Amino acid sequence: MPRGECQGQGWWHGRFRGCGYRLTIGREAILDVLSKAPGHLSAEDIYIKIHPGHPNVGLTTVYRTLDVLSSLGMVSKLDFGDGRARYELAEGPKGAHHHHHLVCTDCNKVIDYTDFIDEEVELLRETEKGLGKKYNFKITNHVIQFYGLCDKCIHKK
Amino acid sequence: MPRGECQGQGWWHGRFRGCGYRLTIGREAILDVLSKAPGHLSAEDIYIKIHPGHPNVGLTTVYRTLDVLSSLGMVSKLDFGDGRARYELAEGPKGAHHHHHLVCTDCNKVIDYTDFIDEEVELLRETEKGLGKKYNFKITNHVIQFYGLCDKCIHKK
DNA sequence: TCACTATCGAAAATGGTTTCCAATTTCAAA
DNA sequence: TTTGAAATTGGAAACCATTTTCGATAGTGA
Ligand SMILES: [Zn+2]
Ligand SMILES: [Zn+2]
Ligand SMILES: [Zn+2]
Ligand SMILES: [Zn+2]
Repeated sequence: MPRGECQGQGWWHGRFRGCGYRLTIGREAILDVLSKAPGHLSAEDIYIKIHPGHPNVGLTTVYRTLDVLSSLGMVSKLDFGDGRARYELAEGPKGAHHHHHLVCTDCNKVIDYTDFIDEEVELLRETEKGLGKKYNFKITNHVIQFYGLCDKCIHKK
Repeated sequence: MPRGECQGQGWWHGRFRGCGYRLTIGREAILDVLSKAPGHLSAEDIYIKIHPGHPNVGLTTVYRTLDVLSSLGMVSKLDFGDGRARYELAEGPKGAHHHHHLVCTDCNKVIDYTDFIDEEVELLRETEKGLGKKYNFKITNHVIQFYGLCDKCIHKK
């Protein structure tokens, strides 16, 4: 099967092999960290977490693997605007852990929230419906992030 | 008046002076470009646009000025995840240039859409209000992106 | 075994942004 | 005017996350 045309369902081993990729030690370690560590990890975060147990996995491999995982739709690459990308396991909009982000532009604190208010749910539903129809898109996912000042940072200065 | 404590209303000259900043030629040129050029400009875009008329305004000054403008709330710093920040005059979510993204995960086509129906704007406003209250956030910006398959890619395979 | 890839890590390169610094400009007070 | 502290400047250098390069290694199927 040619690369890049594998967007189907499945999990780790099968998902990799079926797409022509090999599930190597390093890649497995990276997936392991992503699945266990909470929150949003940078490439370097992952590298540092892996290093004690796998000192021969380089930062380059972390970047490359995250790229592959991202293209397979297994991880989401997030951008909180602080100049370094964060990664988290993707579970899709209907997955149990789907959440949106609230990011403080001052201290970079990130809040994951899952308890969407009615307006937000309706906003998503209506927008997806309208956009899908207008642009002939089959919408499968979304990223929603609000930026602003957190509790503490509002009262600074 | 000490710096950094001026978030009040006003426009260019008064706004600057009142905050202890000086409205210099370079700064005025930058504001001028921002107010005339459509869309989102990178620091370098601005530098290049200004250079013919103001060859003595350096890229560093552009960055510094954008920083000041940003801290005064006069421009929004946007992050589209391509590694370079974009800037636009702050006009709030209702501003003329604000848009969201519709991204095809198969061919990477990106549609900028700005045609929010009033209802969507309203729901977004309500959502921001609700989130702001719930998490004590002062929300100033947002990134909303929908992913899916475009017209052509739906019918492939 | 034998090619053919995929994958690897280290080092170097990249490129947007920030920092540093010495020179210049501004502007209110003297 | 004159003056001096503070603000501002441009260019160079530094910074730093990420990407590219490259030669070596390991898995794969025949
Ligand atoms: Zn969602
Ligand atoms: Zn904060
Ligand atoms: Zn998250
Ligand atoms: Zn918007």
